[in-house]
Amino acid sequence: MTVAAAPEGAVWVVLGEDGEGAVSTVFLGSDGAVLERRRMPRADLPASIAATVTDLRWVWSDASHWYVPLVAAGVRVARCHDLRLCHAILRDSAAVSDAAALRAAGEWDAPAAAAPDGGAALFELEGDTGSTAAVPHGIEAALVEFTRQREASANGAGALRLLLAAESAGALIAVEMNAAGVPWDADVHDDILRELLGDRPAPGRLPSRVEELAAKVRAALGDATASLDSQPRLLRALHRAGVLAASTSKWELAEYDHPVIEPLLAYKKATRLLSANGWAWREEWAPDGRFRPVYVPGGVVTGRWASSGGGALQLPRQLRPAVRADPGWAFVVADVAQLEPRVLAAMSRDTALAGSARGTDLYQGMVDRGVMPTRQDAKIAMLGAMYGATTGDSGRLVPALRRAYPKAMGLVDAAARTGEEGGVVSTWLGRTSPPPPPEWHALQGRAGDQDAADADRTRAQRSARDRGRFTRNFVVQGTAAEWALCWLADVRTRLAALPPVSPAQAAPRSGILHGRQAHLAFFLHDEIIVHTPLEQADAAAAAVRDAADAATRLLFGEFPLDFRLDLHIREDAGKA
DNA sequence: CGGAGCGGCGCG
DNA sequence: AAAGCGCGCCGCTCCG
Repeated sequence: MTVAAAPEGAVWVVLGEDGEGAVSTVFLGSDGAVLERRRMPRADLPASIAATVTDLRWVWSDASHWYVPLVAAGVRVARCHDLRLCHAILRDSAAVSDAAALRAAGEWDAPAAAAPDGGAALFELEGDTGSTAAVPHGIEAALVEFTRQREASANGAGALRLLLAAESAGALIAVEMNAAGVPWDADVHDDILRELLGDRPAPGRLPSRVEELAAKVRAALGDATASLDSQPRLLRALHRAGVLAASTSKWELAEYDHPVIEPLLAYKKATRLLSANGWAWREEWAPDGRFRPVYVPGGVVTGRWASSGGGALQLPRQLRPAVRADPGWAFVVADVAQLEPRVLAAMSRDTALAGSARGTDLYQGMVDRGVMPTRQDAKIAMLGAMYGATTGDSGRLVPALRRAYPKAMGLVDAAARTGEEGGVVSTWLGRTSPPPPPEWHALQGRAGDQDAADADRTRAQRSARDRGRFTRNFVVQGTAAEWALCWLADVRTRLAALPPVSPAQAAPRSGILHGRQAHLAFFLHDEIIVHTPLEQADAAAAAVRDAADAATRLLFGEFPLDFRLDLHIREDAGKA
């Protein structure tokens, strides 16, 4: 197939379905004017995209719909504008002066599409097999929505456009990481399971060590038939044995001194591992030496990613050693030290807090400056300040923080006040919290009546405080997510610029797109894992560090603060 | 029988 | 010691 170059001056190229088995690409200039329109059979799309100039930004309805089959076909795009994700941001953003047209376009409010099924079905079959996304995929709908979004974001701050770009880059990365997968060593996983659970049992049976623990628990309870998996029945059995706990949670049970406690806690830990990340989990989620979680960019209100299936965001640290690089490959494992407090320092321009953080562990910096007696106190206090703690150790420590860092604390306190009053708050780049539902306002209204019942007043107050803690945390968690997205996007770009290694050094299970090059393999809020050929490990590590600095400058300019990374080049992802 | 609700626990 | 934010998933119980 011959492919014409992109037209002169093209900046955007909108992609959409255009009739039976066909797609169209519409090239737009920077002013949004249509420069050229091309229609082609759907099957020609991967080759066409692979041949098109790389600095264009692809505009499409939904990355799960368009990009999954492209990646499966070995095609990467450098940049995109994901209409579904950007719609969700623009619709609610306080930085958009008139979102009426966007709010009226409810067909773009669909949630994330179904899990990518990994197949290339889109280009082989008619119809939309794997996806339940309700957003429109047609070319005309895309053009109309893109125009709406350009108009909505045209007059706003550059920050908002940066957010749209970062969110869209995340959509690409989520698809690519699912395709590449996390290298997963079944033998190491088995060793861990056998150590903690015993040998793998026959179907329907419990592993030997779990059976032994259950027997010990029943013996200690003096009840040979006690049910251990039903909270109400277990609680009654505990009461009969003299353990008068109010719940069966482990931190409450740990309070009691009774022979049943130790085996019971071990039993709970073992059955948790078995059901969450046991042999059945591996057969479903890492059957071929790769763990392929489904990431859901923008899946959390704050802008954090969520995940769907496989529990990607809950992988227990216990199992980290099973994350093992391929032979001849290594990991760059990096996490940001105290991401959220640093973000708070930067966005509040609190030079005192930034000073405590610069060049050091932030919590230790607080101790060194006499703000907190111990590192642990500093951590508890800072988390309490960002989460809205009012009681306990954390609540007691917060006032000292207010004295030492009035600007930083002023920012989160103001966000909390806004939330308590029913208002919305925004992140640094302009993602805005969802407003409280109508019932919330109704409750507050009732409580304000002259003859309101005490119970209503109490409920309304509690509900207002809940709202305040949510908005307090939203600004920090959401801005941290923005920093992380910018970091991630820049890491991706830098890694893509590394030369491919020889076919003999390839990691075939990482896919055609990633198997010969350092690539992102995992992302979890403030941590990334890059899977890299050994010979590129130093370059990949430099990319990760440089991208962190670039993200900091991109968001916060020359504000004097560094975002420190704990970074290691290793063969597994276990604790350093 | 399936789905909602919930306790519990894993992650940041 | 287990409150104060955001999640997903498991097993059990309850309900229609």
